[in-house]
Amino acid sequence: LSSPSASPPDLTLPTIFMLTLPFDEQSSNQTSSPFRTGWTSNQLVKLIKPEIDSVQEETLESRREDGFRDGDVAYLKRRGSQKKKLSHSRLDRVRLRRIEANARERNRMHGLNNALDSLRKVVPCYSKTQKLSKIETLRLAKNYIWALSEILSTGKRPDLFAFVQTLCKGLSQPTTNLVAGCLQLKAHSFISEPGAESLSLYSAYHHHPGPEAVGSSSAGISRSLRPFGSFCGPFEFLNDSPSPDGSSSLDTGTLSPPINFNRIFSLKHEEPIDYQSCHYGLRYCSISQGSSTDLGPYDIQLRGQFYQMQEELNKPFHN
DNA sequence: TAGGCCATCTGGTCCT
DNA sequence: AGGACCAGATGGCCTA
Repeated sequence: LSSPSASPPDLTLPTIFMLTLPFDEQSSNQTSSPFRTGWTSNQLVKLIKPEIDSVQEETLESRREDGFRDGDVAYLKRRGSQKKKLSHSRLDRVRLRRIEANARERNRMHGLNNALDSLRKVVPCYSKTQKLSKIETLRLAKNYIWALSEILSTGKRPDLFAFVQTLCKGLSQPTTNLVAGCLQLKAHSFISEPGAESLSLYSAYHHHPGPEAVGSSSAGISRSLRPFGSFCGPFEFLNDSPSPDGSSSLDTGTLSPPINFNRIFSLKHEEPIDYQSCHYGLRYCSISQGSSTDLGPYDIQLRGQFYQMQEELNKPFHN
């Protein structure tokens, strides 16, 4: 193709390549380059194949004129090709649609990845250099939501160790180590008790006797490893509420947060809250004055405490 | 070198 | 007809 002597097919390749590249990455993104191996070995051949077919078509057509009849292998082959030839313009349209569909699919996946990047930034342990994998990001996000919901449900300062344990449920060992590592960066600011041992979260989580034991055994392990003594513990009720990993993984889980919106926001309200005002989740709930769904002072205070706690908990991770 | 992760292509299905 | 979504296939890159 790069040979100067090679005559370009009717469909100019540069045009096709430009179509297949994301609009904003047409010249810079190496991974989207049409010259990656997949393209040269597969797509390019496929793009050119119709041209080859066209040449074969002409050859077979001339052979037919030379006396090939129905039933001849060559003619059958020709008939097959003829079917394509009959819809040659349609074939071109199909090819073009396929190329456009590929571009759309690529953009769609880019959008999905962008959303995933956004998610990475709001879960603990965000790092530009060491990105969490997609699946680990989703798992961590699930655990994070669950853990924060637990905090909301109790309104108590959480046990940090249990908090991190909850975050690490179902995560791979490297990610667990990463989370623990993030924690230990500033562990001294949280672990006030002298002589606190290094966290062995993975072993704490991945060697306990199974999901059904999350309530008892896991919490037991948690207690046995806990460096905080009897310091508060919203996660104490791991004993009587399903853990984020009660289903063992994101893939199979039917997990829902441990409490619902009503329980969170109806402390002073008998009426359900306006869900629309929480369209983007807790972080983005607007507290609009004068609305019929105004939160009472207690709610605001609780929420303020929650944000404060959340901020504090996230410090070691986001740093 | 095997395995994990990822990007991309592709064909099928569903919906508008 | 065409777009969105999905899952399988494929190959590249990276790391233990």
